[in-house]
Amino acid sequence: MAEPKENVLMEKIVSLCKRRGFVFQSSEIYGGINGFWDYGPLGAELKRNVKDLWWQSMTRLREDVVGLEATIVMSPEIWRASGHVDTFADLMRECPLTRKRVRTDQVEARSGMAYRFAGAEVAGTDGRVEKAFAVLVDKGGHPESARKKAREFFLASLPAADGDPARITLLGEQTAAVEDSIDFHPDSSVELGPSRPFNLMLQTWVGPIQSDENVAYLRPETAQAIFAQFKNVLETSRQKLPFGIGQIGKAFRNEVTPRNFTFRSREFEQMELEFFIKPDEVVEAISGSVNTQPVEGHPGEPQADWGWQRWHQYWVEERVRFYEGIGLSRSTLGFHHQTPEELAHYARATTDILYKFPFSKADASGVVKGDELEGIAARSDFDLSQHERFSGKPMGVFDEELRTAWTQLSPERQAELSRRYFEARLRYLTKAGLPAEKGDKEAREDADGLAKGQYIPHVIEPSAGVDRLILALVANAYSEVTETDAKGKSETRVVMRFHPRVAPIKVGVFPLLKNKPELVSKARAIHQMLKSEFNCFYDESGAIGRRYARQDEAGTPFCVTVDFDTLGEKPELLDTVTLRHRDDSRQERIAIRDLVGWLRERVR
RNA sequence: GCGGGCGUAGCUCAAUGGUAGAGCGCCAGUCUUCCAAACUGGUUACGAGGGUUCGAUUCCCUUCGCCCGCUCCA
Repeated sequence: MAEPKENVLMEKIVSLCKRRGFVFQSSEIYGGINGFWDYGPLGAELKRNVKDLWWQSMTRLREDVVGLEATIVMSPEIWRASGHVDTFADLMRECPLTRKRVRTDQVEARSGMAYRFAGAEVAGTDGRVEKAFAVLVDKGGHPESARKKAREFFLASLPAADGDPARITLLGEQTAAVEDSIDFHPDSSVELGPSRPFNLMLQTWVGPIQSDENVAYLRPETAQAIFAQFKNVLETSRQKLPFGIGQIGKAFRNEVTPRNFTFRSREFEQMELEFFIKPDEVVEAISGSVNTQPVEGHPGEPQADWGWQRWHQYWVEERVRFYEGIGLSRSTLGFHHQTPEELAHYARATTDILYKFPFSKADASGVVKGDELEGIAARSDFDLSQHERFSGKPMGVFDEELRTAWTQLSPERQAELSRRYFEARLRYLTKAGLPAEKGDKEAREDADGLAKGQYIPHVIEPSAGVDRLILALVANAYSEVTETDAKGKSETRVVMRFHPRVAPIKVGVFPLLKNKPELVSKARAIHQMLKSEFNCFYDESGAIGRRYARQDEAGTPFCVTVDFDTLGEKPELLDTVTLRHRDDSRQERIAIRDLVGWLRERVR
């Protein structure tokens, strides 16, 4: 089994993170707090580099994406519109048998005969369990159906039964008539467990009074703020569809089980893009057709005739390029295309980009796919539509191109596109729970809007976890080198092979010897010169080899050493330094005046 | 949330119902002309709380944290 080994690797990584100051446990001196982690000096640099690179490549280098920085606490209405409140902030009760949950206030009252059991045993063995379990049997129902469920329930806690319900003897059976009880699961009829709040959102109160009216939530994702501010950004940024809004920020989830170091934390950071596109009907009206030709890999520069599928693929490939650009090669990544059952009801497609972490498990066929770094979801117009309904504010856009194009279409084409748009809107409105008549009317209005150049944008959402990415980069960089020295003493040391772009320290600067003032002052001058542009580390303590080794462990890709040749011992080498490479210990000679340019090329 | 394992220095690991030790690291110094050299000195720990006891790091209870499995995962 490879599992223990992988565990050891993970433990080494956690240990290194602490030892070198990448990641500390939050509140460690008070015993820590589950699911929260701090970044130490090296981790903070690493994380900053990653976020800056994302921001750079997603917003500044593009003309079609702008940024946003919204608050963590927002109107609770946002979370009602997004569905987070309904799904996660209610009192829920769980069926102990099927583990299915129902909202406490939504259990239908039922009547019938309750069959109660005090426990069960496996005759002839010491297998015995005492646990209350009850099932409701409707009038006319067979008692044996209750006993069957009870055996099934106790089976899990009775290994002695060897998986065979027939070997289980039920204990302490009692029956009682029940009237209008809300204690039984509507599907399984099993008596529900205690009512508990299942809050995946962290809560707080806004204002000094801790009342229900003042409850607010720490955002469980950064995305909703983008939707909520969509119109403001549209109106102020001089962008036109298709365009995107990017945001980096903290999010909070009260995870049931934080696990795997920083992978699943309760406070974490996201890098999210909401890229708004025209609905396929609009693309077709403007371009004449929607390009749905499947292509391998990156589909190239965006085109006017791209529908949501192309855009989705485009963003998946853009994101893979990003990961490749910071040292995560395609072979370290995995992909998961969510199945129709996994997809949220409003999503059309979601592709997860995975990284093969040391703790990643093999699936049933023995393949390690990895764990999620990022999900790229095609979310239709669900989010903007929700906010339009909940806020009462229009979320649609006006598209000059569409209005002009529409007049050029034949009446048949107009009718066809209008009908398809109507049907899509109606599907959404029906799912949203609008009465048939009202839904039909609104969908009709939406479809009529096309002729006026109006519609609600669809969205592609690449949503990445910063902390997960940091962990992936750390795991990916981790390597051990075992060397045997001249005396035959072998030693294993750690080399963090970060891509220079993300490395916390870009360059170490050393005088060869510290008791030679000329070397020291020259090295300090070089450090001074470099530090305004690169994160540098000056070190003069101990032997030179030790300093190299320390930088290897911090993942510093390059080190510069000032020696006697720098000072002109060999005249032709005056003002040159040794440049040492982390990954292969290679050394080369480079002129001090070329240093900045040389580094810039490799570190940017 | 349930079950199992684990918590001694920054790290890896000892020992003990009665003063907690080593190696490595780290810091300072001497020395050192390129890969954790040597020497000298220094640094730091029984996760927390309670109980039993003359005395608890050791025994007991509780709690917190970490790891593993199950569960959960918008």
